[in-house]
Amino acid sequence: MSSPATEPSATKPRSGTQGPASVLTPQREDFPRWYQEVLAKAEMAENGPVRGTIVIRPYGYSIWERMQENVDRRIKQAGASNAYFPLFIPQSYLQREAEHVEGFSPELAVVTHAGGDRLEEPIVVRPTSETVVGEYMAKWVQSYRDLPLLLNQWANVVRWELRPRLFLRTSEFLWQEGHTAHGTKEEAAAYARQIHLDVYRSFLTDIAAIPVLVGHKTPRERFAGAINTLTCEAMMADGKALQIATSHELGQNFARAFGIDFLGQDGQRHLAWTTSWGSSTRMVGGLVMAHGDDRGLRIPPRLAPIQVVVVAVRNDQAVSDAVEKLVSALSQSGVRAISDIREGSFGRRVTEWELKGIPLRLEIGPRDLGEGRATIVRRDLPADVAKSQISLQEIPQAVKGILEEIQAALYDQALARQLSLSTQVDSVGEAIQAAEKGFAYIPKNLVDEAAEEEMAASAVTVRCVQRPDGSLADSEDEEGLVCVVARSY
RNA sequence: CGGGGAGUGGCGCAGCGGUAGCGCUCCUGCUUUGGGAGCAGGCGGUCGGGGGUUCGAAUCCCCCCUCCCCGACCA
Repeated sequence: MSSPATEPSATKPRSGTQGPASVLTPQREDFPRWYQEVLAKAEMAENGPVRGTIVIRPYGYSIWERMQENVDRRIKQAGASNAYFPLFIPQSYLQREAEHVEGFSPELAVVTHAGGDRLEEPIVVRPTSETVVGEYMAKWVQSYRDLPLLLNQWANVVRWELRPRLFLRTSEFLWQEGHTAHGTKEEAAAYARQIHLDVYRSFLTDIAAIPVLVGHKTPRERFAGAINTLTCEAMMADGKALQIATSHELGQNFARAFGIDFLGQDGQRHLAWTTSWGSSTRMVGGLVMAHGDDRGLRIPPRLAPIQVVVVAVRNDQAVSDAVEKLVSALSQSGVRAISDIREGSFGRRVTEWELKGIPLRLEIGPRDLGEGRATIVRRDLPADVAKSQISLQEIPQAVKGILEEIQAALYDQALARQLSLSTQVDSVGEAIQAAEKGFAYIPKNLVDEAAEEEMAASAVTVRCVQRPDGSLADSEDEEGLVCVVARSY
């Protein structure tokens, strides 16, 4: 927060009939504050009673549900099946994989008492489920015929966070975690890659309209216990990076620790190769920070729980009837539309829909009605150019096309920003400098462990390693790769 | 855990020895409704907790708790 002298007029509505009232602290002024305010005012989420916990409100949850639905469908298309494993994990399981425990122990919540007594063996509240799943995979995998074993679960996990932020880092969060076992290293690697590209990248770009960088993590940034980690990184409106989804090759580390082995066609026992991959409610935070502007959220139409709101400008019977008629026509053509015929000032209601980021707003008042038209307002455009008129008859067929234009516009705007805040550099010092504003691209051969250390001292990290053309390398060891370096959430 | 702040109605704040106030929100009524409406009335707080000083504590002192910001870890 700033000094107490300059106090917030930010929450105070401005009167007058022109210019967008500033309902939020402008992003450029104080981005973290903008983020908190927009989540509160758009009724997305708030803090829970225990530090680091989150209460996801119905509107926020409806966005998460849309994400879940789409990601879940893609996961199933990739051949995995949903299952459910327990929240409570024996502490000894975690300890079986050395790097895994080491990585997670600082953030574990451990149950030491239950049923009124001290427990013989402490129980860990799952921070992730590789260990329990490994235990059961070992049981279920006997023969090469049992492979690949492709599992996914939707669950909550707990990682005790020192510096929580709504959606981005909370001590408890919701996610999807996939766990698979394969007969060969190549097959495991290919599957992790498939999930990464066909589920995560394609969901993020095609549905969430968030341009993402895909690449490998450096050993330093890898998942605890993995031999390779793939990441989707996106740039937020303030130029910082957010890791939105990751996919891991676990090699045979967990197979060895949990005895996941199988009898091959050759009659010999072989250790399986496993993968894991996840995406979480962090995506909601990423969506907010990638698309939001000074007037509030902007939800891309393909994802939006509400694509169109039809607002009655006046509380008037003829107008209300026209609004409802239009909403049902839209609904029938497969558009997610709602009406707003509430009492209360027009300005207030409109502001609420803008805060919530509804992609398209139709306004009908007596004047419009008299001329057989409606006012149409796009949320992706600046306020002064967002409005136009459209005849009532045209609306149902026109809307779908406009929604697709908005979808594309949001992606394009996010991509344009990412490109404008990205810099090619050829020294670590320049990379640190450039990361103040956005992403720095630096040849990988200039980034050794000492360089990573140096960058870390300035709160800058290698977000991912990729080919110069942005494509995903076959391996982290490929020649000529570049590191994308940035500050991150 | 180190370094800085702050805890007063739902939210944001003022008050800093004399018994709690403002703005927004909320409720009621009327007038309104084309970008967060106006007027009138009203609900709501044992001032984070505990101890102490004092005739008297939100205000001063001590202890504790919590939250926020900046650093080391993370989807």
